[in-house]
Amino acid sequence: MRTQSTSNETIEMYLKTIAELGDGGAPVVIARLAERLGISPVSANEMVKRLGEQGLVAHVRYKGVTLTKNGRYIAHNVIRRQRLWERFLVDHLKMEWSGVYEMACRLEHATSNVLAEALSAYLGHPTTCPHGSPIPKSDGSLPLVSTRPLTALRVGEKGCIHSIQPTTTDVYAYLNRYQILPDRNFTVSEIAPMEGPITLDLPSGKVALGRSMAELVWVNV
Amino acid sequence: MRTQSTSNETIEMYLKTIAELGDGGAPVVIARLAERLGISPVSANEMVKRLGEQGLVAHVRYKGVTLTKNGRYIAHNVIRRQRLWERFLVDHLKMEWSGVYEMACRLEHATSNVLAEALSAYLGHPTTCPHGSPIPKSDGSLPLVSTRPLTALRVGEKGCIHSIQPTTTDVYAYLNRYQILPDRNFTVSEIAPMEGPITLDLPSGKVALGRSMAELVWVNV
DNA sequence: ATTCTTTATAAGGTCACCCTTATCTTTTAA
DNA sequence: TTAAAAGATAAGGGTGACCTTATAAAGAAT
Ligand SMILES: [Mn+2]
Ligand SMILES: [Mn+2]
Ligand SMILES: [Mn+2]
Ligand SMILES: [Mn+2]
Repeated sequence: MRTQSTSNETIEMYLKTIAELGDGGAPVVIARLAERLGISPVSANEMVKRLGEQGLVAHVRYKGVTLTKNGRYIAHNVIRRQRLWERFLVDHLKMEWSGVYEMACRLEHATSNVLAEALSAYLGHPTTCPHGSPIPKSDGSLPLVSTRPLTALRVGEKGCIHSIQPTTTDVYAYLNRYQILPDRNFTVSEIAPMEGPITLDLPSGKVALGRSMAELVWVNV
Repeated sequence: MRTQSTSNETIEMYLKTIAELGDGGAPVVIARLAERLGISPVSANEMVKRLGEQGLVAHVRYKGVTLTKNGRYIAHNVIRRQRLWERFLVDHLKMEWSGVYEMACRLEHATSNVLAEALSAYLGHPTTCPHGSPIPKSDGSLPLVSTRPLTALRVGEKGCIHSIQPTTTDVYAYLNRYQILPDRNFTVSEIAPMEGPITLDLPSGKVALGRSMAELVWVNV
């Protein structure tokens, strides 16, 4: 009989992903979760059931999965570790901004509490990750930022990029290439009809973003 | 049908352990391997078979397992990553010397080549870990150090501690408490009969070590 | 040479986590 | 209001990595 505990990494990735997709506690439909994790909806469904039995999530049919208090605590700790590592990788190791999410996504599961705290201290207790997102505190609290996706703006509005939501390395690389980065100011210069691209006026020039990519860019007006 | 590849962590730990136990390429009997990994010999046997099919190890009945060229390359890279992380944890994060082996043993599997090289550069390309062992180069080469276990010395001999072989946190903590650390000079002041303890004369005082612990302490005379 | 010990392996399981296909159930949009 | 789309789940599988309990084979010690 197998005596080892169930894989931490799997559980942590499910919880973190639920937290990321249901920002602020909105229910996440299993299909979205499966999509993001790159597994079949059936498998995700099974796993959600297991997580439910462990008291980490609650699932309401056709509404979605939400984190329990306990589940959210774990999720936020994972996010904390990831974002601390991202800071280290970017600030100290000078690694590619576009690649650190994935790298930190591996390190986050191999990081104990003691290590996370030492790392945080080493970094000077940073409050945001290189993508602009807040770093949860060690008690699991995460400040709710009031910011909107780029898709919510109208032509002519000026704003400042707050953060880039979690995505894949190639998307990060694209955004980086066109300097769509936290703290950059911009003006919305055009919004094409038929769900067409949104054109931004940045110091570095004009850039057109498709709607789904624009959804990842959170801004302050 | 499951499409994912077999867990990297498991493979890496098997290969690393074989490298550690069969220092310099000596065959490692499956029972020893199982013991160190904390699993049953039967399970280790099955896994060795799988590793053999993947061309990473060769097993000769009743003689032991050896790493293939490919297997050794992976093992040395894992060891490299672990020892680099150990340096970071001790030198930068100021973590407990006795605990870093275990911490780094988790990080080592979550570390890509790119990350390892960046880390090495950040640390100034160190050549030894905090336990005194050499750090393999990125090409997988590992200098064969000519040093002996403490158990090979005779009463009255003077020496210098070269390194502490991989062991558990509690053993590291014990050695640390009595200042049995790399680069410390000592004299063998007594060797009790009947496989009894070996007493060392250190700057910090006299310490008695059991034979199995003394086996872990490698020294230069 | 025989016995004891060590090592290896065959046989039969368990469990987590993934898969596909088929069948509901609910929501949504025409 | 009804059909289509989206979401959930039942049924049946697979694999890796572990387990225990035998049994076989080799090496060591008497
Ligand atoms: Mn991750
Ligand atoms: Mn980030
Ligand atoms: Mn390890
Ligand atoms: Mn070390």
